[in-house]
Amino acid sequence: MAREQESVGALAPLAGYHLRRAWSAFSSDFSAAMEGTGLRQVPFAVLSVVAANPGINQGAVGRVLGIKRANMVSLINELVDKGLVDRAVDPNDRRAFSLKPTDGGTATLEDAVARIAAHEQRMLADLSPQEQATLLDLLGRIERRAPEIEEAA
Amino acid sequence: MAREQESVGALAPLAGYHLRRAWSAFSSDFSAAMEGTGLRQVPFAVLSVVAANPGINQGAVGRVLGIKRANMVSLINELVDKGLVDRAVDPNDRRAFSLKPTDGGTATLEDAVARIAAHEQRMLADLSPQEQATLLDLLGRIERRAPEIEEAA
DNA sequence: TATTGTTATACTCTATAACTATA
DNA sequence: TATAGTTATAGAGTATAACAATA
Repeated sequence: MAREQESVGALAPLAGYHLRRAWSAFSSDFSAAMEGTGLRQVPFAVLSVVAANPGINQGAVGRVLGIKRANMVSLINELVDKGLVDRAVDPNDRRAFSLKPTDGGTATLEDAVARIAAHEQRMLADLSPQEQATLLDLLGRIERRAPEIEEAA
Repeated sequence: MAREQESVGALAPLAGYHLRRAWSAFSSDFSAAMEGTGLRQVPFAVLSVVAANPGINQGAVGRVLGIKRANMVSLINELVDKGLVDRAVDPNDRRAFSLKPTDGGTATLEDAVARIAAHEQRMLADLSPQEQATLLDLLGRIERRAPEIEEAA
């Protein structure tokens, strides 16, 4: 007897539901792609932002990525402990740390970017380049509706 | 002095990154939309699947939604305790529970669906109906690349 | 032997509140 | 008074392993 196909009911037409499922699929394959590097999703994102903005401080990284200050602490500690990020007191503002990638961090980022390029190709294999561009455009227009991060007054 | 705009670096062209940010924006607004109902994202999804497939059991709900058996237990307990789902031993298979929505569960689901419709309209306000359909199509084609759930042998 | 549901447990991610040191 | 970073902590969400009852 053939397996009956269950319906997802009210979820079927919801963009939010499909966004979640698509993201979840990406997420699993991302982890597989990064296996052995010791870099997870969020630390990779932090390293990307630090590399693109040398001298940036923790709070700014958090605001760019939607991560709270309190949660940045252990993320940066982790990257510093792994020798991927250099943390130094900012001479212009001694409360803040100035962050920049180490040489090892730059190399690790390059390796990660190559792995992730392959991962993205896998996940988007059914979409034409035109459709991939459309997807980025549509997602970008949704993202802009996100609330700003950080403790509101 | 104008605030310098930080770059996200290597993240900028990644569909996975934008998927995550878009989902995150949806997620926050979903929580706000459901405020006061006591229904969160995953329990709502479970209730939707139970309502669409009366008599379904826990394991099947989990497989449809990508939730592990072990994690279904407290989800179903929660919905039963709230009086939204009815759980009875399946007479055809006494290992399994047959799940169906209570009258209260059906009413709660209807209320939730209305709130979520408004939430989706908010989040997709910048997209034409045509673009919304395109988004669902593209996400659906990504979702299909997700691995099947449950303890692989 | 396989499957349904269960318990116990652990790890990641995210959230809040209160603190310090500098500005 | 506001901001950068910190600590402690709590709640979701998700993962594994081992077990009982039933198929």
